[in-house]
Amino acid sequence: MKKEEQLKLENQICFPIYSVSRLITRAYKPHLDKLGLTYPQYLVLLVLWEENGLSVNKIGRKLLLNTNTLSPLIKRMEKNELLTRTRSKDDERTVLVDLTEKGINLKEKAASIPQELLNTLLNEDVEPSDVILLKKTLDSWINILAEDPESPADK
Amino acid sequence: MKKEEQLKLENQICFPIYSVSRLITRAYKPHLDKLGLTYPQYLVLLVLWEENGLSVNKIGRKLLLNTNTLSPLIKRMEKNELLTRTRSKDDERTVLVDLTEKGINLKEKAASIPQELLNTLLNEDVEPSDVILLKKTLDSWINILAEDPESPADK
DNA sequence: TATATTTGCATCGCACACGATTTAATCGTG
DNA sequence: CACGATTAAATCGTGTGCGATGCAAATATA
Repeated sequence: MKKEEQLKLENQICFPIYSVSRLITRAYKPHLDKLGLTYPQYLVLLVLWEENGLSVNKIGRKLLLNTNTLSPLIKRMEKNELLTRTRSKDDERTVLVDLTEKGINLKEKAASIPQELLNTLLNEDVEPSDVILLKKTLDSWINILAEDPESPADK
Repeated sequence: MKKEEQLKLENQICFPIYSVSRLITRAYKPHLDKLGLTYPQYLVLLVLWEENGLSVNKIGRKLLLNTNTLSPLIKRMEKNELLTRTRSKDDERTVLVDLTEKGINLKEKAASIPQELLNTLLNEDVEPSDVILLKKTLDSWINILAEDPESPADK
């Protein structure tokens, strides 16, 4: 590609990823609003619905988010009575996060949300195979980009 | 897919997009720090390097960002002397954004940044065809998700 | 066992995103 | 021309993201 072309917006790979990410959050919003959730809060619930009682650290490792993002976010969720925060008896540094009845019950109401987005796409002639391939590609990029920057021999 | 499976984090398409978007921003950061730019500011420059003197509105339409995000962002860039803001004489409501010498000159220094990310991926055996396909898919999703929600006959 | 290091979480400051609202300029219609 | 509707920016409030820093508990090491 010519040097002049490289900086055109339409030739950037970063921009469509950034935009689609925001557009998906936007598409989810009306559904999440009904449940009183934000998108990152919904992600925390996804994690806890799979395995309840995780530490802040473990939630962060699954979502690739640090505690400086998660701590206040989880506190807001506690205020909304979606979960409880308890210091672990084994290790006083660790905060264990447990869903409340209310948090558990949201699962049923949230179940249809991912399908809604998928339907929007499929209705516009997006091929299911495209979705699968996209996810596969992105997952491999996560593995590359989320690598612990300490581990490789960085000169 | 079984209902139980649908809400597993690993089966979400939204999560990898959200994560990769953040990881790319993170990967760009050290390069952009050298230029004193944030990632959204870099996007504004990409637009203006292609066509200088656009209105806030037009920049927003290209980046899919509203003025409530762009106005303060552009003001910060003005403070950093990357651009100037002038009310249009034709239409006093419109603010025209023009790059300064400093803003124009950053283009050369920024030219290598997208290639850096690409190289990181290619070094990890990502196929160039995957990148192209990914972009193509995401672009089509943008067209679907960014549609003006007023235009369709929404009952 | 005393001390240095590491770890888990929290706090602070800054910069987005974005819904909702405000203000001022322009446009459309009669 | 009058005046309501529309449009372009800006402002406000809330909620992320994240680098930097702080702090206390746990662990490693002398």
